[in-house]
Amino acid sequence: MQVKYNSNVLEVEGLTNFHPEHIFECGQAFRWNWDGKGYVGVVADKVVRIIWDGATLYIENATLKDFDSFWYNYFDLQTNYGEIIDILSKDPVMKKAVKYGWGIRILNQDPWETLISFIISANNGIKRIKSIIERLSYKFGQKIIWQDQEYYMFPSVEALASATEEELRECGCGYRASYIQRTAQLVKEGQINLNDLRNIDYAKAKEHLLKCPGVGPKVADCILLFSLGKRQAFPVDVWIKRIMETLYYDEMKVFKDIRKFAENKFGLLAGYAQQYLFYYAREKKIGK
DNA sequence: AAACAGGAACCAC
DNA sequence: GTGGTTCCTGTT
Repeated sequence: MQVKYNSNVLEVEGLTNFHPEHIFECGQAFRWNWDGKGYVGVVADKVVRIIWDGATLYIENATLKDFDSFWYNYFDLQTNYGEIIDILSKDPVMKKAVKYGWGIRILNQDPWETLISFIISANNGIKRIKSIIERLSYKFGQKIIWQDQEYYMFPSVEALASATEEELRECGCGYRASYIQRTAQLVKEGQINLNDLRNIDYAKAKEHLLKCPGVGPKVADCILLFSLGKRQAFPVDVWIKRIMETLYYDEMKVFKDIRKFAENKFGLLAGYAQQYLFYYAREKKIGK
């Protein structure tokens, strides 16, 4: 891998198993949008555009320092996906899913943003999740100007903790408004320390997350997988349930059984397997 | 325009 | 601990 810098654009060459469309469209992140040239996203306090021409990754509006301190980890570039794919592909079903979703990477996102985003995701589709997050950011986040356009950062803990339920409902959160408000309050008061969760094991970290209103087993697994580096997490939603029933067993009655099955079959790689399966299920509209 | 989609909370048992 | 019902809003 080779990294160059040219007038506020990073150029990264020599990446393998990297495909932005599959990375951004597999349900793990909600603030990346295709604008005709590339994927534009608000990440932390920056707006960047990601362009991929098949050989070089361009990150517009980033420096070499940003790459080392942030983007390298964000795109999970330290992880050898070739090795993971080889192991998963021993399973014939996974072999198909991996082939289909090649280039997926599990992003290492901000735990706070991920926590709130996946509380919103409960009982919701991706399109609506995205629009709610945009409205929240517009209303409670800081404005950023980039290339003469306005963008809004994801709201801070303080901003959402002091928001009223009514204001949150106005953003389309529905009954999740009180969950968001109360969870923000817990984080603000330090009753849950998100950054500490990185350093404790999967099961313990999950226990902590489950104390947040609006966080159940599936949402907790998403937060663990997408922002806390717990790659054994296997979030089970209806899509995963459908595809597992279609591809593996006809009768997996309850979500818990599916999680168990994945734990046994994929072990510490369960989270990677989940992403390939999710993408495969959505694109193939399995069970619909 | 009624039905549907989508996880967690909550209340029985 | 399991099973059934309810919560909200955009889409069909």
